[in-house]
Amino acid sequence: MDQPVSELLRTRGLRSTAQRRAVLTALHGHAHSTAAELEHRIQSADDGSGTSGTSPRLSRQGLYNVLEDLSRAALIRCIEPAGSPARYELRVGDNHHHLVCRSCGRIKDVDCSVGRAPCLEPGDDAGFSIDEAEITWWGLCADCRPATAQRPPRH
Amino acid sequence: MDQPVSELLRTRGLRSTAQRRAVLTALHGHAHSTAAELEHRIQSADDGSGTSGTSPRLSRQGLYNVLEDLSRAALIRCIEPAGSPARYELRVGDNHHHLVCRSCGRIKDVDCSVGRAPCLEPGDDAGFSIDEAEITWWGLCADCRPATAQRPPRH
DNA sequence: GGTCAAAATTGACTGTGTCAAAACTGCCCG
DNA sequence: CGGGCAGTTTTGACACAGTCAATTTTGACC
Repeated sequence: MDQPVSELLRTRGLRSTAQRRAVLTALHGHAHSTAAELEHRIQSADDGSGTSGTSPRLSRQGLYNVLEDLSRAALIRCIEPAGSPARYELRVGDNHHHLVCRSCGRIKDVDCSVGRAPCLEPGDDAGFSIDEAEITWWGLCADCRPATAQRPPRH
Repeated sequence: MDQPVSELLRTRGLRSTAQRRAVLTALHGHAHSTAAELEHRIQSADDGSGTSGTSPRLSRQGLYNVLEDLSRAALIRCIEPAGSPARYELRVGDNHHHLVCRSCGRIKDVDCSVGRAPCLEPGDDAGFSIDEAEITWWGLCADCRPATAQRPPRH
C-alpha cells in the first residue's frame, strides 16, 4: 500500500523517505491539517493503515522541510487563512477555494467553477502577471450560527 | 488638523487618545503597513504633519490594542496575506481586494466591481452563512517579472 | 555492499502576537 | 475647574509558528 506513494514521490524527483510517506498518508482523510496536527498524528501513532507502515520519528524541522518539498513538487498545497497557522491538503491542481467559519475555524473546500487558475481576473491588474486568484469565503458554519439566524430573518 | 480625527474616534464610541490618533495618521499614505512598520514610524519620528502633532510613546501591546480597537470600530481593516504579518489599511467598507507580488510582496488594491460583501457566492455554501468573499490575486509585479516575460510569449 | 548527494536531526534562535496585572488618563459630572 | 472612574496604556513575561546552520543519517545508484 506504500508502493504507490513511493513511486509518486520518485516520479516527482523526490526520494521516497519514511518521513515523506508518513506526511502524505497522515494527510489522507485529514485535509487542512496544521504542521502541529501532522506532527502529533505522525509521532503519537502508527499511520492507521493497519499494514506494515509504522510511523517514523519526525523532527519539527524535518516536517517543515517535507512540507516545503511536497509543496514545491505540487503533491500538497498550503493555505494560510488569516488567524490560522499554515494548513495543508492533498487536493492540488484543481484551483479550488475555501469557506472558513469565523467562529470555530472549520474549513470547507469549494469547487472552482472555472477549474483552472486564475479563475477570476481583476478589473485592473496594475501591471502584474497574475497566476492565481485565491478566494476565501468567511462566515458562520451551521453549527456556530445562532439559532435565530438559522433561517434568514423575514423582515 | 487633529480635530477631525478626534471626532471620528468619538463618533465611533472610542476615546480620542494620542496613540489612536498617531496610528490613524501614520496610516495615511502608508496603506498595508505592518504593526512593526507602524511602530517604527510612530516611535522614531513626529507624524510628519509639521503641525503640533508630535508622536506619543506607544508600547507594542498598546499598538496591538489600538489596531484591534480601530478594526472593531471599522476605522481600519486588517489583511493577512499568506507569508506576511498582518497589514493594515484605512480603506474600509468598500470590499476591495488585493493583488500581491510573489517576489517582492508589493500589494495593490483592486476595486471590487460589485462593491458590497460578499461580492461573490460560492457554488455550494455548505450550510454557512457567508458575509465576505476575500479575493487575493497572486503574481509578479512589473518590476519583478523577468524581462522575457514583459510581453506575453507569442506562441 | 560502497559511495555520496539528498534528506533528517539537533538545538539555538527570531519574529509576531498574546496574557495578566499595574499604572495612567480622557472625559463626564458636580 | 477639579475629582473620579471606566477605558486605555504600559510593563514584562510568555507562547506559538517557523527558520537557520551545522552535523548526522539514509536512499538509491553503481
